[in-house]
Amino acid sequence: MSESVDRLRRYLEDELGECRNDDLQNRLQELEDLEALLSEETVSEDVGTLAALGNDTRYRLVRLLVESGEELCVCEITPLVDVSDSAVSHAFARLAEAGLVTKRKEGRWRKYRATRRANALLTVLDGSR
Amino acid sequence: MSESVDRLRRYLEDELGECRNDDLQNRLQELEDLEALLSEETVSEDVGTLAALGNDTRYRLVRLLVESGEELCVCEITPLVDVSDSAVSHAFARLAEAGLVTKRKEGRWRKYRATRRANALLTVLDGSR
DNA sequence: CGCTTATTTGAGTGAACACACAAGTAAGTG
DNA sequence: CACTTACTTGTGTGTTCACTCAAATAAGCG
Repeated sequence: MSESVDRLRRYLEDELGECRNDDLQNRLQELEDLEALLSEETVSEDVGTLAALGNDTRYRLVRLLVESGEELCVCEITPLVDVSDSAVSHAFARLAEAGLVTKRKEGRWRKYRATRRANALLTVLDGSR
Repeated sequence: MSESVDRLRRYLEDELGECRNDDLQNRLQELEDLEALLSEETVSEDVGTLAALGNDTRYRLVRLLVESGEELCVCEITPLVDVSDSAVSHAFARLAEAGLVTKRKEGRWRKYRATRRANALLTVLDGSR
């Protein structure tokens, strides 16, 4: 730790031409404030969401739901991705857990729909490419 | 494959009360069109981006850069995450590869900055929580 | 009820990951 | 030009994944 503070001091000396102890303390405080913005809960929720979408199969499922703009039956989606029924089911379970899709039972059929969050994410991916 | 078409036919019979062959062909075409929107390249680029951000360490690095709004030196960021220098370096390499950060050398220091895409993604995560 | 079908759940397994440690590179310094 | 410093790169390794197959659940039907 104090080793990394040494490195930071040398960096500030480079940047400022000199480096009083005040400068170092200031920068340390600024960086600490920055870190404080990262709440443990936010991080794990966001990372969970991103990791859920960051897989070929799951991304495709969500993309299909978003493009269709409606609820789709598992039986309609499965033929569009190249994995087993079981894999599709596992994938949807994880997506639901991450809040990217919602599930509804209708008789013997199960239907999934993309959430607002899923729509927002794909939209921003499209828009920043 | 024809097995899943059978399932789809039964589904449509449920939905429509009946199901002529035309209905089935129509729906099959609609679903095929939906699938066609998924270009192989788009999928792998987006999935790469999402998977890169979907890791605790890498997410934190990007979040710090985005919050700071400026270029930061590796030496400033490393003390804020709880892994080795080496891990930070590996993480930045992957983020750069995914187009989420850019790198600049300045003498013996290396500085990273979040890209527009990184900013957009974190913004939408914040806004859809 | 017993049978079929739609989907889920529970292993098991090969592959991909994330990180630490050690060695390498490149810039700056005396 | 040796020496330090600021990273980066290569490699080994325990861990997490993603998927498949098999078994379980659950709804609809005769």
